[in-house]
Amino acid sequence: MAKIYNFSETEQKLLKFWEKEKIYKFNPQKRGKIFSIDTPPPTLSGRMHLGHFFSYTHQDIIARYHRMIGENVFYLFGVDDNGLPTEKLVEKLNKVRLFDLGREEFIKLCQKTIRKILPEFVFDWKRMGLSCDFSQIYSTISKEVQKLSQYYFIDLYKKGRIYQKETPVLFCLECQTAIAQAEIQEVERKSYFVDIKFNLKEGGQVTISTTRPELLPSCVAIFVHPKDKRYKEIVEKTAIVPIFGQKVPIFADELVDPKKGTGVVMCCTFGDTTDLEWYFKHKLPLRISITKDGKMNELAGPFKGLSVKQARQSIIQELAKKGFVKDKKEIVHIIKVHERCQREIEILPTQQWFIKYLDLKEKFLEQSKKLNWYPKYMRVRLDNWIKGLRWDWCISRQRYFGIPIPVWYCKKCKKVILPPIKDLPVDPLHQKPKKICKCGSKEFIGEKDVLDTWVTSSLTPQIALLLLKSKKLQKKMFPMSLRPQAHDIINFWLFYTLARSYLHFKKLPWRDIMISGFVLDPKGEKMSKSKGNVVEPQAVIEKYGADATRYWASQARLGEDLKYSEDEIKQGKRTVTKLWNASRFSLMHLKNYTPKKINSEDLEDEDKWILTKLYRTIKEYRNYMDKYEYSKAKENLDKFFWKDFCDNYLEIIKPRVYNLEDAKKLQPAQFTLYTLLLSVLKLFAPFMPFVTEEIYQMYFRKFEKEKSIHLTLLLKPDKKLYFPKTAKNFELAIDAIAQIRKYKSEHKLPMNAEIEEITIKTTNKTLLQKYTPLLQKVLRVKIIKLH
RNA sequence: GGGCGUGUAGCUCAGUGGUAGAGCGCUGCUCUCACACAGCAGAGGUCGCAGGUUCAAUUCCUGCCACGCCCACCA
Repeated sequence: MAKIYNFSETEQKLLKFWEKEKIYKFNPQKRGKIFSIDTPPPTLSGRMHLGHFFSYTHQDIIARYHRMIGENVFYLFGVDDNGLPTEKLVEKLNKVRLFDLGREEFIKLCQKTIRKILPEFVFDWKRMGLSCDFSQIYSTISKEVQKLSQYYFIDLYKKGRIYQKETPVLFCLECQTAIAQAEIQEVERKSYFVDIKFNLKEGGQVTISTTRPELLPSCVAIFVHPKDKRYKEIVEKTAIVPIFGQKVPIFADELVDPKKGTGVVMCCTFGDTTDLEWYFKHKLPLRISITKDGKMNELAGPFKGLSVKQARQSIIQELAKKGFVKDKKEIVHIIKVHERCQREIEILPTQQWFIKYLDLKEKFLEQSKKLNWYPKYMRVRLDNWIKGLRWDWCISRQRYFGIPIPVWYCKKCKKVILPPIKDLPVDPLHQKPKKICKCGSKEFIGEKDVLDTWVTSSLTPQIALLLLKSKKLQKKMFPMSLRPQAHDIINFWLFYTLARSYLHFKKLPWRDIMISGFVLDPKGEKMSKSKGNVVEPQAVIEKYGADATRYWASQARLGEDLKYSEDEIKQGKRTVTKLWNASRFSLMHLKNYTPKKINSEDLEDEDKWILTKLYRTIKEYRNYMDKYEYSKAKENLDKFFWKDFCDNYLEIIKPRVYNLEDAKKLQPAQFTLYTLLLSVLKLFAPFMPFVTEEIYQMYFRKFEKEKSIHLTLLLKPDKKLYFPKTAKNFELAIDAIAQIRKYKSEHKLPMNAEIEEITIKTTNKTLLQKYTPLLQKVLRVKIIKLH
């Protein structure tokens, strides 16, 4: 056994070994309880980051643990290559613009690019030691998944849960698409803050402040703050919009900021999202004055045909000419733009598809309650989200790259036509329905919208189970055992999956949910490229090894954020080294040993003591792991390994294994050593899969029947190796050892220095008497007096 | 602004209704035949702040402050 453990070489070697031997391949025929994991498919954009490494380590520890308690672990890997991030990546890698290529070409390019970069992308996940079955990686844009996603769309359609509605959405005039909130960027722009006088129908005036005077034709109401004394009088009165003349009501609403401008604001359909909120809340009329081409429409009267920007200038001029402008100052303010084209976002009513689920809030809350939450308190976050839902789920996106909504419209009767299930997946833009419409028409218009990526992501349990092929097994394995994920997407991925599962099956998607925290930089701030505080896991792995990095990741309590700490990774590396060295020592003395059972009477008290400690460690370890408390399991194990096993037990048995005078005492020591080391390796295996496997292969493999430590079973706490009374007595000896060590330390003596005489304090002289010969031998003391 | 969480030794974190623990770092000693990437020992904390409950609070309750995440808002 080499003196120094070469983690880099070993880890690379074992990755190949695991792959070649198919150690983690799921075998549906295998007996035993199935433990299935709904693994998060990482987004295919850029490389694995430290946050990934962190939460995937947590899942993997759990997966490995369940494998080692004899369960049949179904742990797949997938990539989310559907949607905006992939679009962007493909544009960047190929130096093309989506709009120049057109939809069909672009989708082709996406698929080609994905195939090319996937192996490299997945490698990082393999490298960190994930025990996923990598033989089948699913992709959320694959044909199979498109089919599945469209199938469930049709299922909901048939259940009457899908409808179309014209509704205001965030819209980019440049890209001609509705966009999601996540696609918004906030930038500083110069603009004018204009105070405009409105006449009141009842007489008098009120002055509003706005940055968007061009929306005057869209003005539908005026708002003031309910507690603003200046305007108490005018609430409920009616204002007349300058130039355009429409009469609008004046309301009071909490959302108004009295300190901003004049404290009076006009509400237009739609200037911003507040307008949108008021539109719904106060059931205001719709007055759209901007067309989808970004021009003013007939509502703008003389300004019709002008661009938004031109109209702003002209209207300000006109207002000024007529004396309505009270004040105008240049300001720099933050506005929302579409991040890819930097164009200001408008809110326009467009035809969109929705999943109706607002009526199911109570049901969703019930489902949330039925889930086993780890940690428990995370449930509140989902519940608050569900309680706060105000709109149905808008599932249509005007994007190019995505799963098409499988729908045609009859050109003549406008009826919605669905494809038969067997024809899925379909792309309605490039395919036609096979039958003519009931009205007799042969002409159809294909839906050009695609599904929101969450529509597909919310089906990951079904996507994963799809790879099983067997319908029977798919049914048996749903709900799945566990969904592991981080807390930032409780409101999205977790919620949508739960909702879909209820909508389709009235079932929970999984039994347990485990929530990981976040990785922060050493100062406790979020890592981001712009801050320049990003730590790349690949570099850390190269420097310290995957085992050491996993060790760091596993010290975060469940759900809790963890600061990146290089020191903690070094601690992981130390543990790897310590395991290596403790094994070198142990194996040196196990050279001629063949494992066999032993009579407990032959065991020495120190053997019984350490075996009892092992028994307790395993028990606590399993208790914690069953509750997903991997960090506590590891902490306990660490303490046992360093303190009890290395610092005490290995030191105590040195006289027995080195001085072979008393051969009778050797074998029990070897038995204990074998049991201990193997157990410790197994217990560490979920955390540090590489070094434990390497040591297993070097020695234990020839005695144990499994070809990998990761296929072995964890020891169950063995009553036959549990001696609580002896263990308790032996603690007296451990305490005495500490006293002798302290004496040597205080007298500046080496630990192996021989001492003549020492007095030891103890609570039980009679019992300790029994151990004095042992203490004399281990710590080289001639006379021990007890006090 | 709302929700959730966190605030314990210089650092990273455990922990408990009865006045605190680990690892790193620091100091001293020891290169002892697995390991100096080690061992042994030592110093170091009014357990975020302010109230309250209690014989007793770091631990329970209330308020505040700081930080993180999510949500809302920014005419």
